[in-house]
Amino acid sequence: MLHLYDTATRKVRELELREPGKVGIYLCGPTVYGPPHIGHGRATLVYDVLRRYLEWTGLQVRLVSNVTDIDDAIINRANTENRPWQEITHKCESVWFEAMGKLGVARPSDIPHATEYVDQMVTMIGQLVEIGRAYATEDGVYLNVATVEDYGLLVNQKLSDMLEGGSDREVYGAENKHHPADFVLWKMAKPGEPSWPSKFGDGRPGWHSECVVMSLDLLGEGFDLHCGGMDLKFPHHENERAQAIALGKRFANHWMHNGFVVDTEGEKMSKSLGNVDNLLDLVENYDPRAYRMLLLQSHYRGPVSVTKDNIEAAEKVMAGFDSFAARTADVGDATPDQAVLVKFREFMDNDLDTPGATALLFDTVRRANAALDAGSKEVAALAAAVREICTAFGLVLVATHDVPAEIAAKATALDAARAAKDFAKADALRDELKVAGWTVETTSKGTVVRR
RNA sequence: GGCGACGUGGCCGAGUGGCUGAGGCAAGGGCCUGCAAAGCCCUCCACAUGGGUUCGAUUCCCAUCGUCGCCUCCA
Repeated sequence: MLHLYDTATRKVRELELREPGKVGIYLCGPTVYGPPHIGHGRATLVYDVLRRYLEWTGLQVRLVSNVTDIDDAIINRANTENRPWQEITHKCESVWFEAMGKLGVARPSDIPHATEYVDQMVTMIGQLVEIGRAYATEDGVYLNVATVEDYGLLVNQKLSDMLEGGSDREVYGAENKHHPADFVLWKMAKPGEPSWPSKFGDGRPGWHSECVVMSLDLLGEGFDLHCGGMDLKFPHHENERAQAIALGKRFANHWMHNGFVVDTEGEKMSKSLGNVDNLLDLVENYDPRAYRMLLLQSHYRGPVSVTKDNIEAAEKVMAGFDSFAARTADVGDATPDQAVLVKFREFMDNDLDTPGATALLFDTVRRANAALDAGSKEVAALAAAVREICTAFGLVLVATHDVPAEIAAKATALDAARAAKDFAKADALRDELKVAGWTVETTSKGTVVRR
């Protein structure tokens, strides 16, 4: 069974399932106010791999990932651009899923929207007020964090220490709060802002309330795993948890956080990648699978730098895999090599050791290629194991490309020239294909061209 | 001020108290090929600095230098 680092206990421990055979996962999704960036891509890819792996092991996975479609950033942009805020959220959401689709990220099982849960949030906030864990001021309703015993669990910080430093970010409602760490559950609407009615006054929910309500509604108390980027540990996850605890509810059983995309040179990612300044550009300009590959080769908790060189190296890896898929396309089905799969699971179950697992994958590909060259029957089982691992990773190998008629014709002509030992002509044809961007491979069955 | 990461061979990136210096990309050599490509084989012997613990440390401890993240709505 999968062992994962748990942020709350700061230990790698088994992911204990509330219900055998089923996993409920909540992933904090995007706030839809702008294009997704490379870091968003990392988060979704990490959890996509997690999900696919769990499914591959036979578990039934329910992955809930929300869309935050009401937020200050959205309102600000709407005001700046003088557009309806819904226009922004709809557009950004479609762009988001378009980008995720290109990355091969499977759609979540459920995609709750914050705006669909306002009533439930109002109810929950009302309960918190009733039991004295939250209070209203003129600008909003706040959670009284002092009443939450182990507040700071996820960040591993004492309340007093957190307050001492502090960042220079703006704090909503700072003047009226009882305690500096109290956070806003409901923001009273200012004139012209989108708002929903509530007994506290018209307003909108704070960010942290939506995820508690949605996760508990869809997954229920004590759900298995809550995940997101490192930066969500605090305040977001800490504050989600605080609300659940304040209500006396069991929240997530296990917490998982992925590392950041960093830039080694201290430059913005966009600069080091040249023509890439967001995820859409990345998937447009490079093989989207390369990003997944790059991430698989590093551990999900560590930082990873995404640079032109990195991505291009990963593209070459994928090209090699495609080539492998092509040359093993007709080896036939076989029972996957069990020794390989056992090792694969060992790597993955050890806190998602995808670097080790990819090393195993490369080794298996190499062995299969060698077996193929040697004419060994072993190739089928190894190739099947490779396919299994790729399934668990969400890597799609391309064995055949759509070849335009004129390119296919040239390949045929190339074979004819070679058969006639007209090598000058064959070389010329091959050069033409190369210039057109095709990789030309000579196989036992003739010339194969691929992108 | 607090919490926490990290500094590994040309590049990216794992990992461990003493035979893994993983793996990928790049580079060089070889096999294969009409020549290539693809594939296979081989080579390139690192672990920020200074101490300490130890029979032995890249791996444990301490310090130093450097880089970075979070500390109220950023994956």
